[in-house]
Amino acid sequence: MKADADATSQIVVEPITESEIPQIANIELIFFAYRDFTADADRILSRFGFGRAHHRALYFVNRKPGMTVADLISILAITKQSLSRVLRQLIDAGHIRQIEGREDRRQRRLFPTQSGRELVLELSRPQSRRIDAAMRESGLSADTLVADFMKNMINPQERAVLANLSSKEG
Amino acid sequence: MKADADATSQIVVEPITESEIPQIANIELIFFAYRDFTADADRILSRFGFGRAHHRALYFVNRKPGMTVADLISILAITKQSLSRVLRQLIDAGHIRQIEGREDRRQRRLFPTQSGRELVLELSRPQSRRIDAAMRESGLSADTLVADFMKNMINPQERAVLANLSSKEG
DNA sequence: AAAATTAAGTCAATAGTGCTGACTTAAATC
DNA sequence: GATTTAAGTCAGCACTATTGACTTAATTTT
Repeated sequence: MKADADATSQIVVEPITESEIPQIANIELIFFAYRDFTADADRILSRFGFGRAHHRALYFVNRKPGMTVADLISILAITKQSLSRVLRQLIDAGHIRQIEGREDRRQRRLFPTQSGRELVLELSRPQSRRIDAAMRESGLSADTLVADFMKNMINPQERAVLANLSSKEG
Repeated sequence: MKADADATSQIVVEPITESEIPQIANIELIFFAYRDFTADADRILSRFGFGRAHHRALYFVNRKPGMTVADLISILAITKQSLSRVLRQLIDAGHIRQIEGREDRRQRRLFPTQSGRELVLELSRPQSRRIDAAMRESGLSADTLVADFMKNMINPQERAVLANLSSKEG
C-alpha cells in the first residue's frame, strides 16, 4: 500500500468531469462522428490511390465549376505547393481539367470532367445518407437545427465564404 | 464560340445540386465546423510542439486514467508504432506517466500528471465553449438534440465504446 | 516445467499531406 | 517600359500514419 502510494504520487486518477468541461460528452461525440463521417469517403478514395486532400479539391471544383487555382487555394487554406501535387494527380487521372481564363488568360479555371463528377457523387452519397439517417433518427428531418448548429460552430468571419459557395454566381 | 465549345467539351459546368446530394449543404457545414472546432486546440498545441495526435492520446488518458497502452491503441484505431512516438513525447514532457499493472505486470497503465491534466483542460475549454455557444445560438441548450444527432452519426457497432468511456468503471 | 501467447517496445522503411523559400513564365496593369 | 499578378516548379523539411520484423518480459496453456 505504501509502495503503491509512492508510485502514484503526482498522477491524476480522477477522470475529467462535466463540471470542468461542460461539453465533454459532445466533444467526444463530435470526434467519433467526424471520424466515421470521413471514413465512408476514405474507403472509396483508397481504391483510386487518393487521399482526403484529393477529395476536398475535387469537391470544391464540383461545387463551383470554373473556380481559379487561387480560389481553391483560398478556400482550402493551403499553400500553392501543397495543392499542386494533388491537383496534378486529379488532372492526370482525368477528373479535373484546366481551361485558360477568357478574360484573364493567366488564370486556369478548374472544371470537373464527367468522371470527376461521378467520383465526387460517389464520395458524397454515403456522407449524405449518413447525415440524412442521423437526422431522421433524431427527429430533426423537418427543421434546420442541424444546419443552424453547424453554422454557429463556424467562425463568424468565415461564414461569408459559405454564403458564396451556396450562391448561384460563380 | 466554336473554339470555346471545343475547349469545354467533356467538362461539367453545372454545380452539384441538392437533387443529386440532398445533404450537400450540411456536408459543407460539417467540414468547416470541424475545421474551426479543431483549430482552437491546434493553436495551443503548436506552442508545445505537439500535434493532434498528442491531443487525442492525452485526451483519452485524461478521460480514463489508468487505461493500458492496448486500450489507447484500440480507441484511437492507430498502430502501436504510430502511438509510440507520440506517447514517448508526452511522457518525456511530463504530461503522462506509466505505471506497471498490479495484476498484470506486463501492462503499462497510463495516467495524466497534474500538468497533463492542466494541458488537456486548456485544450478542451475553447472547444467546450464553442459547442456551448453554438447550442445557445441555435436554441438547443435545453435538450439533447446535438448529442442525439452526433450519436446517430456514429457507426452503431462503435457506440458501445462510447458508453464505456462515459461509465464510472475504469 | 516447457511451450505458447500476450503486452509493450523498438528498428527500419514507406506514404500522404502539409510547410517554407526561391525561382520562372506569361499576362495584365500601372 | 516597369511592376504586379496567376500559376507553376524545384528543393528540402516535418508530422502523422502505415507495414513488417523483431525483442523482452510476463502470463497462460498444455
